[in-house]
Amino acid sequence: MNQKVSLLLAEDDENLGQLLHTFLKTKGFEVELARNGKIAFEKFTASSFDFCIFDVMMPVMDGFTLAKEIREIDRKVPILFLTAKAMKEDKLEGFAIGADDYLAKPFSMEELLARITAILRRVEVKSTEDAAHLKIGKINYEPELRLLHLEDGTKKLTTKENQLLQLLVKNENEILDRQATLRAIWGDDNYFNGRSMDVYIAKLRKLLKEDPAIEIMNVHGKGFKFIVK
Amino acid sequence: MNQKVSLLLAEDDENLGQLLHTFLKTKGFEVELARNGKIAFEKFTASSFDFCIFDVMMPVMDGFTLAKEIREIDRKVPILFLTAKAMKEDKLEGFAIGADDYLAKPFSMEELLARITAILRRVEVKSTEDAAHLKIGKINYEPELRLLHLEDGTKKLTTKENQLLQLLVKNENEILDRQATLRAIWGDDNYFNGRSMDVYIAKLRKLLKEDPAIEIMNVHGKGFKFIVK
DNA sequence: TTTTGCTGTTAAAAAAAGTTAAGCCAAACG
DNA sequence: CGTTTGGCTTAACTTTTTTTAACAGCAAAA
Repeated sequence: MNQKVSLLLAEDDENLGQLLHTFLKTKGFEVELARNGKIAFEKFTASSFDFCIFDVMMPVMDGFTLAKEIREIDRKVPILFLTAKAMKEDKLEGFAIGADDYLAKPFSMEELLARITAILRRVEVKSTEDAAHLKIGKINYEPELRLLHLEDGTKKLTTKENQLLQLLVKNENEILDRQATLRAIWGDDNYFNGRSMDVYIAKLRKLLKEDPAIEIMNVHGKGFKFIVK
Repeated sequence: MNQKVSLLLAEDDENLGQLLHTFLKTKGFEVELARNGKIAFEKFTASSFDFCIFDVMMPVMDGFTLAKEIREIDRKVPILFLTAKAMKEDKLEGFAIGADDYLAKPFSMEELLARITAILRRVEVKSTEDAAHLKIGKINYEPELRLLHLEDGTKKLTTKENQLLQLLVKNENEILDRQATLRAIWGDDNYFNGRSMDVYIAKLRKLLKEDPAIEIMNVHGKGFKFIVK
């Protein structure tokens, strides 16, 4: 994930509010806490959010009213309701307003997180496609198509060659940890896979040597470092 | 909505199964009822669905295993679990598999409907793709009728050719897992079926080579990836 | 310096996949 | 009924990709 998901949390209970705030922040969300619906609405209009969690019963402005107001200006933002009353009519009203989920208290933090994640998975499809065209030194490289455009024609990389080169390029000028790479590509960092990786490093060096500015440097006992001078 | 939403319901309890079946049909869904996970999986591979509702505890194959199998060949289809046990770990396992919702028995029909609707609102933006007419690159493809419209006439695909092409197309730009595909189409991932599948991959490549933008790429040891450049 | 453990490199072996053709079986046809 | 046909599997052979082996070189530790 390139950017933190921003989350608007409306909850009047100080204790629960703080608890949720802290929990969700440790889970990597950018959380804004509002003590009632009115404040929440103001915060929403001031800067919009990726996700909403609203308590239903709140002073000044309740969660349903808040959600209705927000739905008028944002038809899409996911809304999850929290509520003490598990009453059927309430739930249905929540969904009718356009809720994505409805969680009855008491609930576990993990379940809340799981439900947020499930909804975001659906929404977050719009995320950026990773660049199809890269340039390393003078050489053009299309990781998606596993193509390396060399002076003497285009070389179609094998699965492993491509995975390794992608990791190296992505970590340009940084040490690519040996064990971590093995686990990422080979699934296991045993001795033989390590030797296999060394063989692939040799292959890549041979392929890339047409541009002398490119170097795959070994960092003894640590890993490899991809450098373009 | 021009086309009914097709729904796969896996539930071993005859009473509840029938009840849900009837209810959902009156609500305008096209419902297929399976009495256990194995039957459900077969139905899913035979003709795919827009939405899945699985009971967790079922004989022969439970809902989680079923969902895992389906997730391997369809990363997107929404899955909602029904369960008698409201245990936390179970819920989390369900969400981890890629569930969209998790509803504990007993539940009200209206709540189920509300939750299905809430999820479909997110998904259905792109569900136009189950149109009988697809376009892959320049080539027109009608999976329902098993027709591939090529420059030199229309080719009627065989059952296996069609099943495989459908899976490839549905998972465009993603790796279609070899074992999972074999289980989905051949029912068993033994060596010989694997060789059979390779023969079909060759056939499809030959058929599709009139559009050079189309590629069925092999990912060594993993599966195949369908790409349209 | 010597030893030990990593890494570089090339070649051989093994495993996976590509391709073509032959074999088998069931449904359709005469 | 025997024959043909179409669809699928199995076989055989080839090529590609990956792993393992073998040996040489080099860096860090002893």
